[in-house]
Amino acid sequence: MTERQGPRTARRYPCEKCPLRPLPIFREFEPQELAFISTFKKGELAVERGAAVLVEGNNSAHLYTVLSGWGFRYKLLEDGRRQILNYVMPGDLIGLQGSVMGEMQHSVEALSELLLCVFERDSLHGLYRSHPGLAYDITWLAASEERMLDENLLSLGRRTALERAAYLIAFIHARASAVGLNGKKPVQIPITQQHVADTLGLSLVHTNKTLRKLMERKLIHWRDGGCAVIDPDGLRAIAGWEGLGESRRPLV
Amino acid sequence: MTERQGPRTARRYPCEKCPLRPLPIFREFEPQELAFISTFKKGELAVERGAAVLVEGNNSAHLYTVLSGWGFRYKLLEDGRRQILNYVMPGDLIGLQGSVMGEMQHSVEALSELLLCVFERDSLHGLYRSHPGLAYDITWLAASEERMLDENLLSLGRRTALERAAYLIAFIHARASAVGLNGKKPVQIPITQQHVADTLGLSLVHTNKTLRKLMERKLIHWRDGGCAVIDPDGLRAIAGWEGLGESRRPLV
DNA sequence: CGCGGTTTTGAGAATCCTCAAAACCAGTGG
DNA sequence: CCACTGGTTTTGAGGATTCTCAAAACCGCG
Repeated sequence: MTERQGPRTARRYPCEKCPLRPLPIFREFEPQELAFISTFKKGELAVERGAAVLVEGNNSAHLYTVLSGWGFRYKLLEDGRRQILNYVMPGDLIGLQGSVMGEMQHSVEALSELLLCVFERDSLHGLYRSHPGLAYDITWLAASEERMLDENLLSLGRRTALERAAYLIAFIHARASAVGLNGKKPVQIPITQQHVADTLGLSLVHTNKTLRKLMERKLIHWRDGGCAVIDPDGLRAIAGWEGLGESRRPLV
Repeated sequence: MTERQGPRTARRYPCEKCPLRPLPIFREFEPQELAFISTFKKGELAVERGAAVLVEGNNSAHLYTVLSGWGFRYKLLEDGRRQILNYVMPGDLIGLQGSVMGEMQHSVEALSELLLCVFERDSLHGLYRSHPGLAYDITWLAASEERMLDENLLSLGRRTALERAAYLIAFIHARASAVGLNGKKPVQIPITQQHVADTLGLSLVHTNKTLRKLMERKLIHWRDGGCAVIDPDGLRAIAGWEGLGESRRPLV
């Protein structure tokens, strides 16, 4: 039950040269906010694929913003049943729950090599005191996570297996596209069918049969140990999902 | 699709005489914070049982803290399938998502007569500027809602029907007890089995059969159009749930 | 007494699960 | 180059869970 504290890499990305911030999805920052964030950031952390970033039960001294890579948040039942709660990708703030409320009540694992900006939990109060705009941004991010969970809950509770799978993949695809994870090529989502099963609340076998239907309808591909989306509109239609709004979001 | 704007009742509970704040579950406030909250509060709103407090798709100008009564948050699919996301009870802040991010993406309905403190969305920025401690509290509340949703998601995805039902009732019971909704008597939860079904993601029929098992084991009663908890420990044991932590929480 | 909302029961059907094994595939070491 | 390994995907089959449809029972209220 010990939190991973991998190599704190050199600071390859000073905030002024943040590769994420120029993306159109992120709201613009005051120079002065940027300067503060730069002092708020304590370093960078690289986490390799499969490793734990945060562990349930721990009292992490840090919170992180994802610079690059993929991960997921999950919870376990005592007998090992796993539920994936959400996926994390560039721009996401992770560990806020633990920072604000104390002990972590979920874990986070890397799906690919993950590069993180490291912040200190104790600095959070200072941020709230000196930069109300950033404090508001953090609340925005928390509310945004809440929205995603609401939609996920709707999915698990009331959508059929096929709708659920379509929703999940369309959702991940939309989020990934919004932060430019595609480059030019179609987004390749680095997950196994076991991950999908643990997200949808289905068994691995039934998940496979469900994904197979999506493949037969030429909505997705499964290849190179991951999922490639062919027809996002088709997926959304099956799920009855509107898609993400196109509002801009903060980046802390 | 119009948001309910019922009678704005006289201010029966000035913040200085808030019936909630003295409860041990809530953290103490600086007198100066209390004074601010008192100006932040714009009035009170009474909503009768069954009425809508907030409606998905609306752009509400207000957010609320529950003074007394019960309600629930939910989302609908186009064809009418309903998923209840969480229940709201005294001390809960509702409408934050909409206030921070824009349009509401879920609805809130009253389960009993509901008395609300009314705040204005536009005042929120001012609060963040002048009272970082309160801003932090609001983030705390958002993180807390996120936690509850995480646990709910785990339940829907990975618990059996019986475990899910036990978890739900134990969870509601724990929250209600924490804010003194019991008085001396056992808590009476004012929900129908249809609400339970829409929370657990089950059909009404199967929900009935599942609840029946909990009744046979003498863990709960169903009476007077609601659920009475007999054996909270027994419910927690079935669900494999630790219970709420006993940390204090903010009240805005 | 009649009404609408809620709870209960029964029964057959659809969905989803578990168990089990095969196929596939990338990486590793001989 | 090939055999071996572990992880992942695929397929089949029987069984458990959960669903829908339908109707009855119950209950507070006008």
